[in-house]
Amino acid sequence: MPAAAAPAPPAPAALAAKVRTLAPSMTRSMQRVAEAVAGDPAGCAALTVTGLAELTGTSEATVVRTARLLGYPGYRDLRLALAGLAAQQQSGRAPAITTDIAVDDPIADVVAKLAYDEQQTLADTAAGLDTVQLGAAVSAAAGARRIDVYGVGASGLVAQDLAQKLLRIGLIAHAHGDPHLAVTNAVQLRGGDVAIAITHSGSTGDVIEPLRVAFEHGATTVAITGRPDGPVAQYADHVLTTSVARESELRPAAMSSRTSQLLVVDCLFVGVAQRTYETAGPALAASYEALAHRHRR
Amino acid sequence: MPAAAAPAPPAPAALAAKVRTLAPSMTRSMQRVAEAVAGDPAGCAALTVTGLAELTGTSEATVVRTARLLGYPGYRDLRLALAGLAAQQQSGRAPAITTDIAVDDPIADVVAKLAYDEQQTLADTAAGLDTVQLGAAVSAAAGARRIDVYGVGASGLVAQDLAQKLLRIGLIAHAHGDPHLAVTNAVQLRGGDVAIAITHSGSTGDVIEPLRVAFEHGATTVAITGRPDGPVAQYADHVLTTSVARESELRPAAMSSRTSQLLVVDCLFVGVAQRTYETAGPALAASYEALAHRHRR
DNA sequence: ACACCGGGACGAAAATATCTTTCATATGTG
DNA sequence: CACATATGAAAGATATTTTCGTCCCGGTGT
Repeated sequence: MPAAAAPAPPAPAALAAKVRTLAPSMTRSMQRVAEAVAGDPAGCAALTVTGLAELTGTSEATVVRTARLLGYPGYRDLRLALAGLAAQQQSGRAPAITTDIAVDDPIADVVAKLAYDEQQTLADTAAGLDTVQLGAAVSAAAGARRIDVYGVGASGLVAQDLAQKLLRIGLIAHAHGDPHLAVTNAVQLRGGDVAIAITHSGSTGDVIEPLRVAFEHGATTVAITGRPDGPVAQYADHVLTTSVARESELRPAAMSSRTSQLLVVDCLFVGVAQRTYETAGPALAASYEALAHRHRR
Repeated sequence: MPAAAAPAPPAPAALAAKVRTLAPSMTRSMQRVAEAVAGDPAGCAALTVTGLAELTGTSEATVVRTARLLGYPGYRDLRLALAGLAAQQQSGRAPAITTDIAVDDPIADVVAKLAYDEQQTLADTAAGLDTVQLGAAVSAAAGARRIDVYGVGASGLVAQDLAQKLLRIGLIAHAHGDPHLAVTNAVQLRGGDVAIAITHSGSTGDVIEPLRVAFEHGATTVAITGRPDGPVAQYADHVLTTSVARESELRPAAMSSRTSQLLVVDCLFVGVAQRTYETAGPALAASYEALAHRHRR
């Protein structure tokens, strides 16, 4: 703090009020300027001294005098404050993104709404995730001899994503999309192995079946599902709950459930990476290195 | 609207993201400037060109160049934007910096940080997405005879996700992971067809090659990438930019880029669904119906 | 009622600060 | 070693601040 001469810090936002307070002590032309500034901060922020002087039918000198009266060292600083104020106003008005996506929504609205929705989904998922269960799943996976991941349809991609990442840090992980192959492989599992089933509905037979087999062969089983009370939970040692967002015609459930599932999967992955940091760190670096060579400069 | 000449509206708030996106295409000194700006918007807003140049140990010219690259007409406007951003940060809406994920973070922290990060990524992506380009891509896809999607690695899953969804609304879409098959198929494309390449780095040869072939055969080409200036853009009629999050050892780039890519892909999908609502609506309902039968009660 | 005077509001233009452009030099790369 | 690119010094263009003289207003003396 340089201390000393600063009598008052330049006003943060209450500009309109300041204008009213000071108006009586202003001359006619200064009032015109102050009025313009208070009336349209955003607009004025876009103007130079000369511009604002012309707009208000006054001179540059008057504009500067007004800025001084309002507590700023000069017009430049008033303008900066104005820009800040404008930005705040802008962000203040939250667009009506609570409504569903309509067929005739302009593309910009679609983007805003989807982004908002997915953010919401993430928040819900994080809030609803049982960290104890997650921790247990992480421990199991970190020490597993082998990890199988089951998922079909949209969840199949999430399963692949998880397996891909686990592989990257040196674990033996496989994603099984084909139900037959999944069961065939599940038979191989035994204690110390981990099986993870991903299903939004919690009742996808193609995924439940391999999980059941794994469960019965003594593997530690994990279910990532939106229905923690669904059939899949029966064979799961640990259940990780994904959030269930409202769906609509233009926004299939698969969309937000995928977002939710991916967050859970990421958490699982990072947790495992932490526990196996000794090997995971170098492995990640190595795979990064290997990929770099596939890119042109 | 002054029509043609405005390629991108000056960024409103997602400046940190923009810096990260553009950083690779910056020179060393420009990066220093960009870093300073992203690191302390409020502080930089208080500086003149000369001041910022001195602070970063560069010249005025470099500062101006950086401002231009970030999408502003000059330093003055960047400074104004900075002031706005600073004000927003001050008043709650503070997308301030999170700490990185540490090896010894408790699992609950991991969840919170990951969720926050992905939310941030979504916000950045939405803010940085060029709706004009998106609209053009949507139009092309909605009227396409056939749509090919290319992606390998983590982006491959996103490609599959997109293809899966487009198929669901009755479009002819294929995701190609195998580079050879992708090229083989790209040869079949012609005017009226659409090819979409998904690559975070913008320089994945396996993905660029098929896009080039598609481009040369007259298909409308779209690139979804974090490097809008990368090699992939060369053969893309429309470039959709995904956000680039800072990465770290425990949070590989693949993670947040995937979040970003999926949002873009979702927007693309919903846009297409809107335009083809007549057929998309019933198709979605039908596929939903069909799936329900695979679930046990 | 009218001429005159002091005081402050006001703007034109000079002075200064700030921003932008140009151009020559430095730097790194094949 | 040639080439392309990055970079900063300084010239050039704008924007802001200051200076300074004019003008208007109300009061005052004749």
